[in-house]
Amino acid sequence: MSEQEQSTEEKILAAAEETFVKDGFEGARMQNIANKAGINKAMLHYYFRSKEMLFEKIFEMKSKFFFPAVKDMMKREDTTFIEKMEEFVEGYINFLTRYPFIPFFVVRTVNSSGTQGFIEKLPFKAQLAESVFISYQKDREQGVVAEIDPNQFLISVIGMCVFPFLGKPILKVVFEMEESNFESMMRSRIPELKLYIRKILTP
Amino acid sequence: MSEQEQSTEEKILAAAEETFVKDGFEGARMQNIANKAGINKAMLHYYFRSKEMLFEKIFEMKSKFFFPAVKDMMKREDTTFIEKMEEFVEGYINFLTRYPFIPFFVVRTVNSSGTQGFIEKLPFKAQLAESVFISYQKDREQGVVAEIDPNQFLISVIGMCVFPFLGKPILKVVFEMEESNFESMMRSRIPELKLYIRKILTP
DNA sequence: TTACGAATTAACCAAATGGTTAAACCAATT
DNA sequence: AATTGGTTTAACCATTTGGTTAATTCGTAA
Repeated sequence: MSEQEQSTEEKILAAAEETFVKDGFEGARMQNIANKAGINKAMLHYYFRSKEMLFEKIFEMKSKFFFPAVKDMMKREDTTFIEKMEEFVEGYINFLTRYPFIPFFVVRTVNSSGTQGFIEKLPFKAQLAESVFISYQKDREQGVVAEIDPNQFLISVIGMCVFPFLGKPILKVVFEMEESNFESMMRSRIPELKLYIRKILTP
Repeated sequence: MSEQEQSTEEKILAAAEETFVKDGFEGARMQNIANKAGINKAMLHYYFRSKEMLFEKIFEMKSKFFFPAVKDMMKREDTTFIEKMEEFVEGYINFLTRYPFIPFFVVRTVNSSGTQGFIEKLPFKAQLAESVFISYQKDREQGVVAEIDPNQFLISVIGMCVFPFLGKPILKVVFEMEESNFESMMRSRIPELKLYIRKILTP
């Protein structure tokens, strides 16, 4: 059985992830997590001292992926800035389609008043922005990319990718979509955003 | 005193708004709201039967403004689609700058598993999307606007405006910003987004 | 086999929370 | 002055929640 091959700690983490992602920190119930993991509630405190510490563990694991690791992509010499940003959009949307809960989980946590201090543990400080900036400057000097504000542009691209996942329940109502419609909409969103990027960045 | 001129109901609503917006439904405490309003906790249940009903009232008031009322703007005959979208960005960002908590409040509520049923009460069903679509089609027929997907474009523009407010705590860390820096960044974001819109939509 | 430490459980606890109730207050009406 | 009806309060209640504890099980090394 695949269930038995999981250690107790892994079972707890899996159950906690599911619960915290769905209900948030305040909404999550320790008993609920224990039930989902098929163990006694006391075990949660045995492996992780408190609800806070368990949550911290999950958040640390998940937040790593809110901003993807694009350092290597940005450093490549054989692609233009435009191509890099197109690649970024495709990779990011595909990733978020697989883990659609991460954006909301991260955004809720960093905005929540009850869970201060988590922001400091964000692992993407100065990773993404700087590599994008350098990559842009190189192309700009050669005049192969239009003059824009790279920081504003980066925020815009991320916003265009992430927002549909944050506003998904709203979009489903506004555009009268089922789950399958949303997925196909996100699929066709990739070439659409690539088009926008190319139009904005072409000199 | 301005405090005494407020009726008890107004005091409750003001305190509830502040608390719910900051802590969300599950995080908010009735006792906290009562203290903030300077009244007895039983009064909350006297004026609004339950926590759910009080929250519903606040959410209804706030969610109206998540998607701004742009119907009239979109129906104007003397502006092009490009100009309308530029005007939209300027108005929306200015609005969100004044009420920067609304996006997160709405997004958290519609995504929360504990507060189902509130989405149905969203007042913007088919208001925004349809008026934008019609406005685009008119210009498209005259060839004065590029061929894009108007729905995807609308989601993109909203995402570019809203995302900075949702990710504000993260952006402040990533770009090492203070509150004042964030504000000036949002100010300079308006012409930047207008530039993007013009580049995307110019045929 | 025994001993020992880690893993696991059932029962329990104190605090917090949303909600209720009965009594008191207060202004207007009779 | 007495009555009435809405408003306000203090005290109370049942339930839930995160967390603890003491006892038990289990694997393993001596």
